[in-house]
Amino acid sequence: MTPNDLSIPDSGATPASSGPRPATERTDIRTIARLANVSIATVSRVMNGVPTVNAEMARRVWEIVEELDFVPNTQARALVSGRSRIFGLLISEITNPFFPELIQGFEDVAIEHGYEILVSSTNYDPRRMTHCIRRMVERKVEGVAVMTFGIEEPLLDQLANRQVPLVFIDIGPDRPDITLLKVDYRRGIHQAVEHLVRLGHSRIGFVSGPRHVHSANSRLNAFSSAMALAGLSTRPEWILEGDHSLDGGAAAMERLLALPERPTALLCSNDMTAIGVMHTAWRAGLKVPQDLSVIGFDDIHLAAMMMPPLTTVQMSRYDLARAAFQALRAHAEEPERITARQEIIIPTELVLRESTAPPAE
Amino acid sequence: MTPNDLSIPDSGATPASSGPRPATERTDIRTIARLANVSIATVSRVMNGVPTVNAEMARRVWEIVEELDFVPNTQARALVSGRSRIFGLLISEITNPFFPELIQGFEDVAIEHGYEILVSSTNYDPRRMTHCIRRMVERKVEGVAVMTFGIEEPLLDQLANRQVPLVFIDIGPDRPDITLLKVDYRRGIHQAVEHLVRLGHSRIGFVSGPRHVHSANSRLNAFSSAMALAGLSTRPEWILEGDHSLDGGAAAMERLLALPERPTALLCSNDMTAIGVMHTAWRAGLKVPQDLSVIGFDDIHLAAMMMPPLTTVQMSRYDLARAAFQALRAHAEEPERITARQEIIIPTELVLRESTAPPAE
DNA sequence: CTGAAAGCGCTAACAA
DNA sequence: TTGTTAGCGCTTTCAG
Repeated sequence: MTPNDLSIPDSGATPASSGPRPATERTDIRTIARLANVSIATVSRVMNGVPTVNAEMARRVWEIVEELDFVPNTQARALVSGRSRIFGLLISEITNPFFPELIQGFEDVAIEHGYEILVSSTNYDPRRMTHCIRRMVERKVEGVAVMTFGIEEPLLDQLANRQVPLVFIDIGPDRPDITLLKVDYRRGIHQAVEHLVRLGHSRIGFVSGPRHVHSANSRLNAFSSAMALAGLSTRPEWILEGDHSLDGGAAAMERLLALPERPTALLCSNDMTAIGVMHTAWRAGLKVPQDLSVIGFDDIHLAAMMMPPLTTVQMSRYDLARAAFQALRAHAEEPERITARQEIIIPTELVLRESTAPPAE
Repeated sequence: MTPNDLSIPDSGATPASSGPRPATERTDIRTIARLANVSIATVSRVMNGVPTVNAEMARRVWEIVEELDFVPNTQARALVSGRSRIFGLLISEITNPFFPELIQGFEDVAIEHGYEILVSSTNYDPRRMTHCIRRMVERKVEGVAVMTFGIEEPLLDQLANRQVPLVFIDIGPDRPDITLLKVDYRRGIHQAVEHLVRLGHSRIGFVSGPRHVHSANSRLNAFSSAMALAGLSTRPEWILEGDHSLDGGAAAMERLLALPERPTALLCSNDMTAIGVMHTAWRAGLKVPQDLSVIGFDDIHLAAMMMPPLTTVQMSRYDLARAAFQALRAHAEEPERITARQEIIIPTELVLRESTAPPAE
């Protein structure tokens, strides 16, 4: 019974053990407890860094843990504690480079704080969305960042009804347990239009994202208002619907080429669209920026590597991810402090590169 | 006690229920059982589709489940069944477009078969790798697809020691519970070199991936052998080390520009590298393909949208993902059938676009 | 075919 | 400060 009685630690209780060291067998907290001669509660305390544990005991526990390379079972932990330490991240489609950069940021902060993330892409498919939400509920996520550009409202009720804290981008329901990340589209897009105007452009077009998607409309609205502010009129046939993808941008440019009169400059709802546009322009023998100025949105890493490098409106994925995570964490860890819907402004800023120039004539 | 005695289902046992319908309260399998007048075992059976359940009972259970919008707790399920139904997917970095396309494929198949996936990017950082592996072990993944280009062997032992089935790309240890996805680099790269030779090139360079990375070397080796086969010699100074990123490609081209003599064509270890190369070439006023032919590897979606569209060696992410998943599933679901290490060949194929042309002079 | 009961591995009271 | 004990929500024997 003395603590130094290490010679025969497994006397009595051990059921006819066959080999010398169980090693890769089922190693649980109980095994550790037995080998370290402490109770399972102590093992649990040690592993969770509870400070009130005798140092010598802790040392002994850690020793065994290392030796057996013991890793606690997260599922059991989550089950009993009621805390999964998982946040969901709902995105539109992982193949749009904007999202990986966002995921990366979100994951970095999450790891830093000991959280896990569960990423789900909706692919704009309602069935898939349902599935995503369900997975999140099943795994008992403690919060979800809805970074998708557009989602069916009723689905989110599934989460909201279960008291899951939510973070939205741009717009979202007015409830106390949600946080809104308001991207200041206006600022960046105003700068973009202004830059174009200063270069001498007045015939400016816009390639939007999918129309039924909120965030796409926010960008389009910001464009319209910027144009109005500059005293310029927008031509309906120069407002094209894209879908935030390369192909969408390419297709939009195709339609533009078919028009009798074309704009001299084009703002795009995101960088992928802009790249698609530039590609089709190149195909048609149009030089960017001499024959057509192009401005993107997002400033994905690739933008700077285009030929020519793309002038674009920067929106920091890192800031966005960080803000989303912090908001969720606040909700998960001190819900009592949050009583009303929060809003966080995410700035945007034009970054000048080489895809813009004065108009031709 | 009769089954039709539905009038007073909660007589006796119910502890002074306060409201009319609990709804968003803690809804578990027990609640459903009580409301449907069956045992929890039956609820479990119904939800798991066990066929030997009385149809009427099943109907009643489903009704309540729908009404309360009940979702079972995955953690509890996994804990007791010992099966997490999660596969890990270990990748290098999510910001390289190759990986999102791979993730997408893997996720699609996984969803189709009712599996969950846990994606982790190592970012080439050893500490991060350790963390990734640990997360996988903690969550009790049933298999891991190691799609990263290079990883510390000892880390994988962590998984292997715990009997976690593994799928590797290119090379991996010779154990019965692993599957190797052998990419046939030779074929595609031979085709690429041959294509270049036919165009009249003999001065061909190569931009590799990070040297310490296996898969990068496989590609380089395939290049060397293809050159030898074509009767061409490789010049050491034309073999440049990149890092599979845009910046790595750009930097490599920078170094090439500083050389007194330059190759007339360049093969790149992946498409991102090729884009970086094209960018720097463009910067330097070199025209692709007139002044320099460039060939990539992977055939990411973006490749076709470059200016000019990139000739590249296609390797199907979809096939790769699908093969990886199927291999893992086979190991997880019928381990007895697999007795030896498996190998699966993934084909590659040159796809001709517009970044190659006969050499200038 | 159905239900009762025994845990899965862990944490969190509560006692000692 | 440490150990004992009661579950977390579910699956799965094992009787009936």
